Amino acid sequence: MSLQIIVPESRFPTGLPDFAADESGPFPGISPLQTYAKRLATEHHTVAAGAELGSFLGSEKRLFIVLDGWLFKHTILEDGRRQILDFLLPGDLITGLADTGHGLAQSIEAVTNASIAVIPMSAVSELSREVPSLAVLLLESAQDTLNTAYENLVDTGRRTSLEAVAHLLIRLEGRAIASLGADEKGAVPFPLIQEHIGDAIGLTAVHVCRTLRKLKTAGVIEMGRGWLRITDRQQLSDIAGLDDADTCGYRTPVHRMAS
Amino acid sequence: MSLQIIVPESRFPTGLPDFAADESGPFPGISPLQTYAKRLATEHHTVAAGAELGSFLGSEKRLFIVLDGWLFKHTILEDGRRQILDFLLPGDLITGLADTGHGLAQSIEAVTNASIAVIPMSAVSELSREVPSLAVLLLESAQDTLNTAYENLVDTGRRTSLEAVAHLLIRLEGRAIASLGADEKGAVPFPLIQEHIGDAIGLTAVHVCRTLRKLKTAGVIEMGRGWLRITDRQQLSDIAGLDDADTCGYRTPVHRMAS
DNA sequence: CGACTACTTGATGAATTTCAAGCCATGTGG
DNA sequence: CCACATGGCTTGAAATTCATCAAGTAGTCG
Repeated sequence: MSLQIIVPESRFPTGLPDFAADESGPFPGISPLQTYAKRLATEHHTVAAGAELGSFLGSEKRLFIVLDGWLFKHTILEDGRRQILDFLLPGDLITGLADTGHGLAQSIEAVTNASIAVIPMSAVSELSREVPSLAVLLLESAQDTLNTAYENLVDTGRRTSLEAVAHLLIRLEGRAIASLGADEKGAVPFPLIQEHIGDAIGLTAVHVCRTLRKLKTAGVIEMGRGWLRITDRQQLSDIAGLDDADTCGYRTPVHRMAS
Repeated sequence: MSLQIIVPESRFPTGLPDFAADESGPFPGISPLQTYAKRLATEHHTVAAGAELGSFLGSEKRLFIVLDGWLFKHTILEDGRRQILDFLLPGDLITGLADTGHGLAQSIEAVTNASIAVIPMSAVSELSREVPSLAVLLLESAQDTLNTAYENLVDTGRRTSLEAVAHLLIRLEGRAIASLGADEKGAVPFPLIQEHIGDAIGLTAVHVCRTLRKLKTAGVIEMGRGWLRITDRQQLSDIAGLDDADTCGYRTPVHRMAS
């Protein structure tokens, strides 16, 4: 996860069922970066679904913000095995990908058509004089990203496939709600396919299929092309092994906490 | 991983079980934080092997530096399953553990007897006026920590047990050399037991045992109580699936890159 | 319509866990 | 110094989870 900087009045990413969060969603907390994003951005890029964000990520002196669409950070091994490291939703920041000196250790691919804004680091440090809390926001964003990675690690290493899938769905749904909102029936946009889920928690698409089936036939979730609805949140939490107290999956975005 | 703040001149640490950084080692690359560490530190703590660093981690306004000993960050599920998220060696920073509001989501335990220095965040931000690059160093430290988490995730999710163990050993050995040095025979301090390795990459101790045995009988590594020696680095890299170019496991510490 | 992609399901096999027992080094108290 | 307890390592056998292979379905798009 990354800092929820922007909460765009974005409609559902291209191509997928309507789903609009079109009503200019009421977004309570606007972060500094959001406020200045348009002013700071030097470039905007659009990326087609399935395309890689290669070339212009290289330079380390930039900061990227997802404006629209879903993407994911991943590593691919030589024989094609893929590990998804994080998903990126509108409002998320993309920072410092590791550069091993001979190419990036990780890369980013778009799930749906997506658009991202590029902010030069110079503009950020300039702005941070004006808005001192900016550095703190960036650090907290990095912290959120790290915590998400840790959650993924626990899912992948020490949870059963059922627990892991349930936990991942809870977390992604929370982020989708926060970023894009839900429709009147409680469904959220969810453009991931089973292979994405598997690659995020170390399972094959086939096994994800069987696991999702259990959740569906248990009446815990409903999924369709491009959307997800959690019909029995309590049971899903139980399956995921979360404490009751643990709303989890969705920490209040930084910009809301601050205000 | 965390920022390698200290890069002690390598001597093999004192009698393995009890690692003491006794001689005021000459440290080739001195980072700002290291330079000021003693001045800034308000408290020092010692932790017995096996003990948790619970109580004084809670407050978020502190920064911790490992002075001596090995520790690890981990999450424990209700039924006792444990996932190790990162190992901490001398010189590593401990920053921002996630606080879910009802206790920490992660905690830290000492593998060996250990000592850590506590630096109040106020001192850090004060110092960062004096040493402007400090904030950058902290961010880069956070980046290293994230990259380590990602490596662990790939190992756990998408590598076979043999690949994962090999890769983890390469990375840990690199950090051990950087932090503690190797002895004349090329052995590095390695206090982890098989259960630690398993909990880091999602295997049982039994399976780690079998996997290590393959590496040992292949003549690739040697291990004893408290030490590790990589006898065939090339083959180990091959097994781990690393590119030749990829020295991996040990990125040049931040403070050396800068200068 | 045909090609394509994602999903689905069954059958089989491999990787890993679990359970169980024994081993070996270390440390401790009598 | 021995007897004994302990913790970590080792090994085997059985059970389980998950991957792989294969085939078929359904929806989408040109």
